[in-house]
Amino acid sequence: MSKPRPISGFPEWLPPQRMIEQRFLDKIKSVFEVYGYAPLETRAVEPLDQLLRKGETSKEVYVLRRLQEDSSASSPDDSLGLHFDLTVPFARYVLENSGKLNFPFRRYQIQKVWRGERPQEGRYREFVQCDIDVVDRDTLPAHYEAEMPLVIGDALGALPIPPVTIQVNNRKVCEGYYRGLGLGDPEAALRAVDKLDKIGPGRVATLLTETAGATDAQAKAVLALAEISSTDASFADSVRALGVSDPLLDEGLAELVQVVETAAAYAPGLCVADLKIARGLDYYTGTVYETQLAGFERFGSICSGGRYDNLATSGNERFPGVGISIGLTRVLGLLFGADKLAISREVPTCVLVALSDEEHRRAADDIAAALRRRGIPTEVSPTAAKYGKQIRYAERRGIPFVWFPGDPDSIKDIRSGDQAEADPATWSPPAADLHPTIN
RNA sequence: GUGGCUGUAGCUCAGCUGGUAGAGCACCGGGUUGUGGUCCCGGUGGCCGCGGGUUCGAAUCCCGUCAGUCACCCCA
Repeated sequence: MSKPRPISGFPEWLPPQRMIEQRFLDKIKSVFEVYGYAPLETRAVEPLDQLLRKGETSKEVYVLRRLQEDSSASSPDDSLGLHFDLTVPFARYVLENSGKLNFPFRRYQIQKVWRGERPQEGRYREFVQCDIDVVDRDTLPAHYEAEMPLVIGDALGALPIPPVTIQVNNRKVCEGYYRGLGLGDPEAALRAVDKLDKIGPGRVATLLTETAGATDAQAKAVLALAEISSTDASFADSVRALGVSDPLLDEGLAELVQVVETAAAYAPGLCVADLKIARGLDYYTGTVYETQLAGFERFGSICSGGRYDNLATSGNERFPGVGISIGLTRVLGLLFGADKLAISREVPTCVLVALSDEEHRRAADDIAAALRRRGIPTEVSPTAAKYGKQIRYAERRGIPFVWFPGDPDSIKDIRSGDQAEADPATWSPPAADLHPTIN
């Protein structure tokens, strides 16, 4: 049997990294809850036709089947696929449970998702998304679109990561503008504009004429819009100065102004209106969000979302929503890769109780139990090796304290070498040492 | 899914035009007979990603495959 090997795109962290991930998850969850989002988890699979209902994502969906399946029995329609995001399953869940939910419904959902795409740094086939959404019945007030960045700003701002910038745009602005321009294929135009940073205005203009059926003048006008960006409401004036008019454009501008002004009021510097942001997913109908992590811009957005008006609809029931999702695995993968995240020890243990000989293991266990009762993470030395080796056992793992049973007991801080008498019923470590700390 | 680059010890890397492997760090042991980290001495450890092929002989050449990475696609 040869040595097991990793599976491409399915990352597995070491314990220190997992501890960091768990801290992040705890923090994100608490911020989501402080905004009143309710926890939710949906199953990992959805019927394939549900997953493929929107967009051409078919080839990236992992299909589930039993090893001993009668291939003739199941049609493609009722086979199951692993969800590739949390928005589509959530829309399904809302429709299924609409009678039991109170609207507007605010929920957060932190789960793994799967996409069968070619992995590379910061891009995985299995990764964790931390998602918030608000849906309402029939109509969804636009102020929720302004709330999303605030939640994310608080959540990401509370983590020990580089600063982030949330870029916002509104599909109505682009579509209204394109319509006012008389452009043939708005979808294709959006896709072309989305590449502006990567391939530059010249090649975007070419793409626009080739794929979106734009004239040279239209391409120029589309680029003029895409190049507008501001951290305050002034982008709206810049757009109006382009002289294109359309009711949808005005509606979009008003909504985008509200998002940017709200952000500027509560989280200065967090948001920037950036009219080239398009987002690939075609179910977005209003505000769209992307997020850049300072220093890691080339790896793409770490947190994206938008407003969708038609995702959760069934018959004449309609649940428009807005949501945004943190790509936690990407954030971690990038920061781990750049050595920007470290934790003070590789185990939770704060105290190692040394063992003089196996006859005294019971006494050492008693000490450990007393410390644990007071919430101090403690383990007893695995063997009664020489004390030097026991200290080294702690040192290798970053455990800060070694407890020496005796008469009296003593506790040694192996970083400073300080050693003092201690009583397991009363001794406590400095608060900063009780649990591993990040960075 | 398409294409490019890379793959030698736990880590970072040597190994000329093919002659069955080396360094530093890490790890283990001893010096230091039960309180580590320095220093000295010694040692373990690699089917050279994996599988085929060419060859008397392959880490080295060829093909495939897996993994990492980059570009495209798309996206967290």
